[in-house]
Amino acid sequence: MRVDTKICPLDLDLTLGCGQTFRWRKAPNGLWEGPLGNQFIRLGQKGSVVHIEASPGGRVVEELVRTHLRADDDVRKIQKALAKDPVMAAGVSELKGLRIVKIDEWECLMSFILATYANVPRIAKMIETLSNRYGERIVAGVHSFPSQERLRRASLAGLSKCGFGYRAKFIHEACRILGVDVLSEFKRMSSKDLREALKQLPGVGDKVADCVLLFGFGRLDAFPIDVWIERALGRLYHRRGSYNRLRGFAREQFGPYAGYAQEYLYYNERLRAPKGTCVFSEE
DNA sequence: GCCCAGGAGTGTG
DNA sequence: CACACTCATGGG
Repeated sequence: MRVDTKICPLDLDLTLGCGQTFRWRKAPNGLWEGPLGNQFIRLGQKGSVVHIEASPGGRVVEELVRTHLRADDDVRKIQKALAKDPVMAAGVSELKGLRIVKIDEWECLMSFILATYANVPRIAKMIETLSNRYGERIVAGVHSFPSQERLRRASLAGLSKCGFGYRAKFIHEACRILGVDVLSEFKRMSSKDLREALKQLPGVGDKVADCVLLFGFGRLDAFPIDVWIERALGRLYHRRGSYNRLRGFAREQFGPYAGYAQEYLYYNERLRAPKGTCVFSEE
C-alpha cells in the first residue's frame, strides 16, 4: 500500500523523529516501526511515496496512516501563511515535510500526562511500559496502547511500580474521573472550552492541555510551550514572561496555524540548534 | 555526583 | 496576576 505525497511534501524522518510522537522507532533497515491502533505498522519512504506494511493486515490501514500523518494537510499553504513572519520565512525551507501528527485522543492525553518534566527517551520508555503492562499484545514484543477500559482497571499500586514517579497518581485519578463517553463529548467542544475541560483533569495544566489539543484533537491553533519553545521565543523573538503572556504573543503572531509554527520552532531549538546549524536566525 | 527534562499543584504576595 | 516551592525519577 502506498500514500502518494507528491502533491504536498511529507517527510517521515522529520515527522516521526522530532519528538511529537513517542512510539515510532527507526529500525536499522531504515523503516519506521510502531503500533498504530491494534496493528503493528512499518513505514518506508522513497521519494514522494510512503510504503505501508501492517500486521495483522487490514483494509483500513492506509486511511489510518493518512490520518496519523495528517497527509491531507496543505503544508505549502500553511507555510506560506506562516512565512509572513520573517523568522518563519527563513526557517521553514528545510522543514517542508514536517507534519503535525494526529494521535488518538485517549492515547495522547495519557501520554502527555506522563510526559510532564521528563525527556523524550524517558517518555517513550514510560509509554512502552504502560502498554506492555496494560495494553493488548499485537505481535511479539509489541503491545497496543491500553484502552480506557483496561487502564481504568489498573490499580494505583500497579501503576506506581512502573517508574512513573508522581505521574502514576495523575494517571490513576484521571482514569477515575473520565467517563466512557467524555472524549466523544470533548470532540464537539470549541477549543477554548475543551482546553478548560482538559485542565480540570489531574496532571493537566496549560502545556499538557495544549499538547492534547494539538496532537490529540487536531486543533492546529494550539501552541504548547515547553522549555524548548520558551527558549526559542526568547532567543528568536526576545519574548519572555508567563505562559499566558507567551501564548498570547504566539496566537497573535502565528494565528490559526500556531501549532505548526510551534513544531518548526521545537524542531529547530531541540534537535537542530545544538549542532550549530540554526535554520532559524535572529532578526 | 551533577544538571536537566515537551510541568503540575499548591501556597503566598 | 506573578513567583516559590515541592513532587519522583531516569537520561546525559
